[in-house]
Amino acid sequence: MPRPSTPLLSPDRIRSVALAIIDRDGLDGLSMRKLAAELGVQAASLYGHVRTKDQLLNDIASSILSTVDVSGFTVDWREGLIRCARSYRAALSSHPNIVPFLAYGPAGREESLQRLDLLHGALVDAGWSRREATMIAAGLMYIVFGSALSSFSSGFSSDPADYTDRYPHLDRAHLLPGVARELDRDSFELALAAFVRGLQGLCRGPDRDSRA
Amino acid sequence: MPRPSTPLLSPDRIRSVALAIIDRDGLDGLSMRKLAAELGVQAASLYGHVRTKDQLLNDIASSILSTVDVSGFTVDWREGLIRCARSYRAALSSHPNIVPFLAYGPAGREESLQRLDLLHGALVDAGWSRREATMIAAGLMYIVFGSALSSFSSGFSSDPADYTDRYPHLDRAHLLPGVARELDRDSFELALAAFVRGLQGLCRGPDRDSRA
DNA sequence: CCGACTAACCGAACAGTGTTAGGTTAACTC
DNA sequence: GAGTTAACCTAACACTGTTCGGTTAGTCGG
Repeated sequence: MPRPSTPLLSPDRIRSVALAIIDRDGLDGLSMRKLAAELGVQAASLYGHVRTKDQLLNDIASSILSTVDVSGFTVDWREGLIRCARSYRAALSSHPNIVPFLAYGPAGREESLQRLDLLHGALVDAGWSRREATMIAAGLMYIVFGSALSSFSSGFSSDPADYTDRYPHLDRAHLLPGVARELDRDSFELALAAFVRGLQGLCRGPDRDSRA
Repeated sequence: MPRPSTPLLSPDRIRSVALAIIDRDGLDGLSMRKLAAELGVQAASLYGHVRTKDQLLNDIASSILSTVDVSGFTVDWREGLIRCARSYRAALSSHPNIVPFLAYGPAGREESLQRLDLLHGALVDAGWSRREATMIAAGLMYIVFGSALSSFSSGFSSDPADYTDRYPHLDRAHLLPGVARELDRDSFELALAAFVRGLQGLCRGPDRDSRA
């Protein structure tokens, strides 16, 4: 089957099918051969459209993170932080299986840096010092990424009965998939609210002019 | 070389050399063949002492996390949270290359659950509701794990000059290894302090009887 | 219309991975 | 001293990401 009339492959199609496989079978469930098979093609053909598997994963990650919205700073920095974090979390939790890949180090993830830069600039504009802004942005990322990977729903929700007797304080109910998802969201919201709330008064902060 | 007079291998020795390789060459730098070679042995011989590579990594992770101290709750829950988080972070940042493995889901990491159970119990004893205690413990883990992997020092510290012009708000200094480490620690401390500080007043909390 | 060229795919291979089966021999037990 | 076990080995299996050299469909220049 040499050069079909209409091309079977395109970077977009490859990315989209790859992401579907990751969502379905997990990060380790994606192999170039399986991806090729699912595209009706041999593995070698992929390399005409994709430089390497790692690059493919990076592109997928970037496209997921590109849905993150950092434009909530028009109101005030608190709202901005909260909206940004929620948007980040929404992006990550829509494709949780790719999160472990992100853990391998963004190195030069272009989009992430740009967003971080924007976030940082907004905080500085709000009156925080450059160093404070950096640390606050980092702290926000801690909560976002931490909640994306050490979540209850994906963490340990196989057989609740196993845990009940060995860990008396942990509630069995936490491990039911439905409750776990809700608990994840509430834990995230709690951590986020506590973090933002705890910020003021810790450093000198910007509140002398931008807000009472 | 069949059955040497004194055994070359033991689970402990395997774990320790494996961890050394991970620390030196990264998580992907560890292969069973390389590990065996470094132990003066063939790869197959490892499987007499270790069930599988994944199990080996789990054991290593557990042994690292076993140094975490959750016994700071005798003073009060705030101190307890802070000490626990610091201890956790210290454990993780002493072997940062294994953190991505942890991201693949603890599933049944025994030790983690036990520690979580203890933490949870301490919070309940301090007066928080069970659900609140769960969410607070989760939030603490967010900050700990988030700081362990989305750190500045491991994140993007290759060539500062690349970033400076493209991201005007980000300071070049952040990317120098020495500064990055310090910045990581300060960011963690800030996030932790803000989180703990922000907790009181958010939920009803335990402060009516245990503290003013 | 026809030749040159390129783009898209394929088959086969390479070096590497985790893991297992079956063999060899030293050390321990009775 | 025989039998058993424990510790290692060699060889292989099924996989992985990736590359090389082919084969052909489409496209462009003359």
